[in-house]
Amino acid sequence: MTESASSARDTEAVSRFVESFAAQLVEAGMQRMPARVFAALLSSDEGSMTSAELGEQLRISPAAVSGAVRYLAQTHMVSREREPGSRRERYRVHGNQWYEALTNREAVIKRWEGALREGVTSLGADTPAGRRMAETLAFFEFIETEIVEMMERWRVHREKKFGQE
Amino acid sequence: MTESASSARDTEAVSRFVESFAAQLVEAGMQRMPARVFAALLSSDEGSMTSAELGEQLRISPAAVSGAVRYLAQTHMVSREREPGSRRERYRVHGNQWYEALTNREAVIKRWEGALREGVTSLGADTPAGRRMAETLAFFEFIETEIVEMMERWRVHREKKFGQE
DNA sequence: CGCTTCTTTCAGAAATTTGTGAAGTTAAGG
DNA sequence: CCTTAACTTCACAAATTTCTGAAAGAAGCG
Repeated sequence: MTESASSARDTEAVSRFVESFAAQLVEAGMQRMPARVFAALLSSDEGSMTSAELGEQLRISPAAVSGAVRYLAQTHMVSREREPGSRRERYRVHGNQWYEALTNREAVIKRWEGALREGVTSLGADTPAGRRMAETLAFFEFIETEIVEMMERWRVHREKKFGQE
Repeated sequence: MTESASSARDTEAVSRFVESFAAQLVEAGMQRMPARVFAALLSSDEGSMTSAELGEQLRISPAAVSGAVRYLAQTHMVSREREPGSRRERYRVHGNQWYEALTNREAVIKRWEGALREGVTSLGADTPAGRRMAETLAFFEFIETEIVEMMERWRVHREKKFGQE
């Protein structure tokens, strides 16, 4: 109707999607700015944007981009790369691996297990509460190995469906 | 050393555990009060406490207990039961099933899938970004069935290890 | 080397979230 | 019915979080 080629992205629609996807991430516990930045990167065709581009699309300050990106890099959701011949930086989503990071809660699970072990001791292994903790601990240990296997199955499944890219 | 019978709970140690476990829950995204209340319930021998007991142990107002419990009940982490012959209410953790609720992110996953489907449309199924969304969507669909199967395996595993209770 | 362009850090204003006291509501038990 | 024990709701004060502008810090390029 209005725009020219079909290849021109509907900026409005894309932005709506970015915000609604970011909202999901926020609801799942991610901070707002990291969520918005991540959603923007994910919906860019190149899978990467510069700081300036992010600031413009999301209407946020360079400082906000910087903070968000630091968080995302720390959690391995995004990587930073230097644009050759420029002092610009590009932030990139690791194609298909970002959701692996999402399930890669190894460190998180380990901490839970630590807390639970401490719980079994504090409460006494022979008490009802202690037994409840022990069982929960066993659950997390179970989950831990299951997730690894699940991700292996996913990679097989994915390759079949999408090719090895 | 100090206390009498070995059955007397070390209040100090239990409280430390409650707070440290609650801190993990908070880090995982749960609000502070629900996290503390839940941790307290989980480490009680009966697996249940009254509003007054919770308020006393955690040093919080009845209003705070009320708010926390409402949240926990909504998310099926805790159930409320009326104490017969009293107008007290008891809040109870569903023994071994609370962590099932934890993985029962059915609704959450569905919402993600909805957002992603919208994304494929907004971005265009034939664009690089659209394909990235489609693949992510496939991942969530995969996860969804995997989790169900995983929990079935857990129940078998658990019964072997702890008996059917 | 110094200019210029980009990124980061930091203090603080603004917005949001959190927990409380107090008032309101419900229901048991006389 | 009235009293009273318990839970809930609500408005607000306090604490926390979030984002910005401004200044400082790097790094390419002449």
